[in-house]
Amino acid sequence: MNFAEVIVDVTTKNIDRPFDYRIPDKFKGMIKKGMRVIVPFGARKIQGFVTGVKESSELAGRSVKDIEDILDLTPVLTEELLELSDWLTEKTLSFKITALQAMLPAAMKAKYGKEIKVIGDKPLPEPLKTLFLQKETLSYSDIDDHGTLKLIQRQVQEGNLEVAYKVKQKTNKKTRRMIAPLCAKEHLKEALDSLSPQAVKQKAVLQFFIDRKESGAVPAKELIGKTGGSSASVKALIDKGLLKESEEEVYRDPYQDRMFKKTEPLPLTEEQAQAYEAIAEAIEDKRHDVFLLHGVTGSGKTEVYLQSIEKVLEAGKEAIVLVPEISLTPQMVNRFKGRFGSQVAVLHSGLSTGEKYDEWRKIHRKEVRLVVGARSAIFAPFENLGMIIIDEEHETSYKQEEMPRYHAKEAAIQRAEYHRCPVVLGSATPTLESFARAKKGVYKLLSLKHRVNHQVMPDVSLVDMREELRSGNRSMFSKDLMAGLEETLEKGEQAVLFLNKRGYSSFVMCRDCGYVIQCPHCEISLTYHRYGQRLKCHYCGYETGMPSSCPECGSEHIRYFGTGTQRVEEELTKVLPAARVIRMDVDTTSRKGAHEKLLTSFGKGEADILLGTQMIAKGLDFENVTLVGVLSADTMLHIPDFRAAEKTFQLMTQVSGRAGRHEKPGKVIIQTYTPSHYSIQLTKTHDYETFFRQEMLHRREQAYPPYYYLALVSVSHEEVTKAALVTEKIANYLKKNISSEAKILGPVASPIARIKDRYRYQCVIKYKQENQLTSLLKNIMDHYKRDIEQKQLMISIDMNPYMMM
DNA sequence: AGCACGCCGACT
DNA sequence: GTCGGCGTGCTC
Repeated sequence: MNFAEVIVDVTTKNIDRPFDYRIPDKFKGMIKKGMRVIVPFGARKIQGFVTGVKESSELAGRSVKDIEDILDLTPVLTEELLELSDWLTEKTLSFKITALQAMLPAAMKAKYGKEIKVIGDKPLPEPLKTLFLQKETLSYSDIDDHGTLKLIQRQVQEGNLEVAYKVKQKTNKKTRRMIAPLCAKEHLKEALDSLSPQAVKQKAVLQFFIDRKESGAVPAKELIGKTGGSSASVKALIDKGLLKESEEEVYRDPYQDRMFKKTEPLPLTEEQAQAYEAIAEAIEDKRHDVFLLHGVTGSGKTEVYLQSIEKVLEAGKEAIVLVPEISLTPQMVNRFKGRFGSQVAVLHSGLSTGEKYDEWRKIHRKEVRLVVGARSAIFAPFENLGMIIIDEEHETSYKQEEMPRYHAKEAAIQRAEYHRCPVVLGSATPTLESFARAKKGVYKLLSLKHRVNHQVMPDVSLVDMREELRSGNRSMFSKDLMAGLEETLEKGEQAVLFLNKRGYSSFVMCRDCGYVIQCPHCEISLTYHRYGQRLKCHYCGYETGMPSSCPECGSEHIRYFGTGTQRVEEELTKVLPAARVIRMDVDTTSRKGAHEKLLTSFGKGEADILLGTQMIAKGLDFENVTLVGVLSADTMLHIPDFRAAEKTFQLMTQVSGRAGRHEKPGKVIIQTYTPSHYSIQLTKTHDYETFFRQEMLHRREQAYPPYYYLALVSVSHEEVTKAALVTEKIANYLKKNISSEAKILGPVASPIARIKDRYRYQCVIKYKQENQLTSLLKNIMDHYKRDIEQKQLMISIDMNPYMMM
C-alpha cells in the first residue's frame, strides 16, 4: 500500500474530509487503518487518523506529501469503531475528527508547539544572540514581547532561524527504571571478589543478585531500598557491564492500594432469575436484543448485571457497563471489582488524564474484559463484545452536551448491533421513550416488581408546605419531618436529607427594590459563592465581589437568597443540636477522595444525618438508613422543560429508594408546595405505570417525545437583530422544505437570552419521520459557513436535545 | 484552525 | 517609501 487517507486535526467545514498522503518506505507495511499519524499540513505539522490505505491516489503525484511519523504501533481504533465514527458524524452533524477524538482518552489528543531553531552560523543581532546563547531552540509561546517577535520573524525570513512545528502528546506512558544482572551468577561472584574493599554498597547490590532465586529485572527503587545501595553504586555497576537498566511501563492505578473483598454470586429471586435467563439466552444466541430492565429500587438489578456479565466472560467475551457519572462511587466500583477483580477497568471523570489513559490501554491491550465507566466508556476498544449494560438509563448525563452531541444509549445499540450482543437498560424509572418502546415490543421488558429479601417499599408521606406556613411554621423543616428526625435519632438509626437544588441557585437580591444582580455579559443572575464572598457567572466565568449596597437603589438591604446545603446545615444544628450531620455538596467533596471518605464515615455510623444534593440521590445503600427527607420536591417542576415532571418523579423515586433497604422498614417524608401534582402524588404509591400513562397523555397533547423527535437549532450573534434574523431565515427554510407532519417552533429567544455578550435565538423542530432533515440542516450550516468561520455567527445543532437552554 | 499572500493607511 | 494592519483563500 502506497497511500493513506488521513482525517486531520482541523475542525473546519472544508477540511472535514480525508486527505491523501504517501506512505514513505520506512513505514511501508506498518500503517494501518485506525492509527494516528503526524502529517505535514500547509506550513505546519498536525496529528491525523488513518481511515484508509490504498495502492494509488487519484491526485497527481506532486501534490501528495509524505506521512511524517506514526504515533501508534497498533491501531487505536478498530474497524468497528471507525465505522461507528461515521455513524456518529452523521447522527450528530459533527466533524469527523471530532467524532474520532471523542472515542479516545483525552491524553491521546495532540498538543501543538512551535519552536525556533538556529540554523547556519551567521551571527544574530544582539537581543537574540544572548537568548540563543545557551539554548539551541526556543519555544514560540515563551516569547511575549513584540519587539523580539519582530526580530525573530526577520531572522526567519533571512534564513538564520527556523520555525519547527512540533506535535506533542498530552500525557505519556509512565515508566520505572528496572535493573537486571547482565551475566551469570558465577561471573557476578568473581566480580564481587575483585571489587575494591571500599565499595561496600556495590558489593551489597551484587550480593543481592547472587542471593536472589528468581532471575529478571528488579525495580531500581526496590533494589536500592533492600540493599542500602545508592543510585550511584548501581550506576557504577552498570558502567562496569555487570548490570543493565531498562525502562518498564507501569500503570497509574487509582485503586492500587485497595483490597477488594471477593464476593460470590447471590441466589436470585424468581423475578431476578427470569430476567437473567432472558439476558443469558440472548448472549448465547448472539442476538442484539435491547432489554429494558425495569426494577423498583432495591430489587437487585446489580446482581442481575453481575451474573449476566459472568455469563459473558465465561463465553470468552467482553462487557461494558455504563453508570451515571454521579453514581460512580467507590461503593459501585467495589461491587464490580469485588466480583471480577483485576479483569475490570474503571473509567470516570474523577481520574486524571494519565489514569484514564492507562485504564484505556489496559482495555486496548486486552488485559481487562470488563469496563465500568461513565458515558465515554461506551467507546472502549473491545473487539469481542458480549453485552452492554446501561444502568440508570434515564440519567441525562448519558447525553453529551458538547460536540459530538451523542447519546450513549444510541451508541450502545449501534455497537451491540455490530457485535450481535444484547443491550440491557436498567432503571427504576425508565425514560418515557424507553418504556414506550418496551410497550411496543421494540425493547424487551423485564420487570422486577419486588425488593429482594421481601422488604416492603418505604412508606412515603407528603407534607404540604403551604399548610405548614399557614399554621405558623416558617422553618424549612415541617413538623412531620422534625418528628421523624427526632424519632430516627432516638432509635439510633440514620436519616438522609435531600435538598433538591437544581433550578435553584443562590442569587443576590435587594430586599428594598427587588433588584437581582446579573452578569453584565449574560442574561442570568450571578451565583453567590460563600468562599471569598464572590459572585460568579456559571456561563462565562465573570466574577465580582459582593456589593455592600444595591447598585440600583443604594439600599444596604442586599443579601443572598436560595437554599444552599450550608444554610440547611446551619438551621439543622439549631433545631437538632444533638444530631451529627455530614454535608455532601460540591464544596465538601471537591477534594480527591473526599466523597468516599464522607460516605464511609456515614456508613460506619459516625453521623446521624447525611445531608446533600443530587449526588446522594442514587446508589447509596446503608443498612441503618430508615428515614429519607426531601426538603422541597418541586424546585424542578417549574423549570421550562417538557421533562420537568418526568425528572421530578424520577428523582423522588430514586431518593425514596435510599430508605429501608435492609431489615428495618423505611419511611420517606417529602415536603412540597404542589402536593397534588401527579409526579409527586404517584411517588407515594411507587406507581411508575400510572405516571407513565399520565405523562404520555401530556406528551401526546404537546407533541413531545416519545411521540415526536426533537432537534434544536441554536443561533448566537453579538447583535440581537442578526441572531433573530438568521434564526428566522433558518426556520423559514425548514418550514418550506420539511414535511407537513413536522412542526417548527420559533424562532424565539433562548431561555438564557445572552451568554458572553452574544444574543441567542433558537428554533425547535418536532418531527416523526424526516429523511431529509439531516441534509437540510447540513445545507444550513453550509450556507452560513463563512460567517461561522469568521466567528461572527454561531449555529449549533442538537439532535435529540436534553437541555433546551 | 492557522498560515501565506496581498492590498491599503501612517510612520521612520 | 516601507512597515504592518488584517481580509481572502488554501491546506493532500
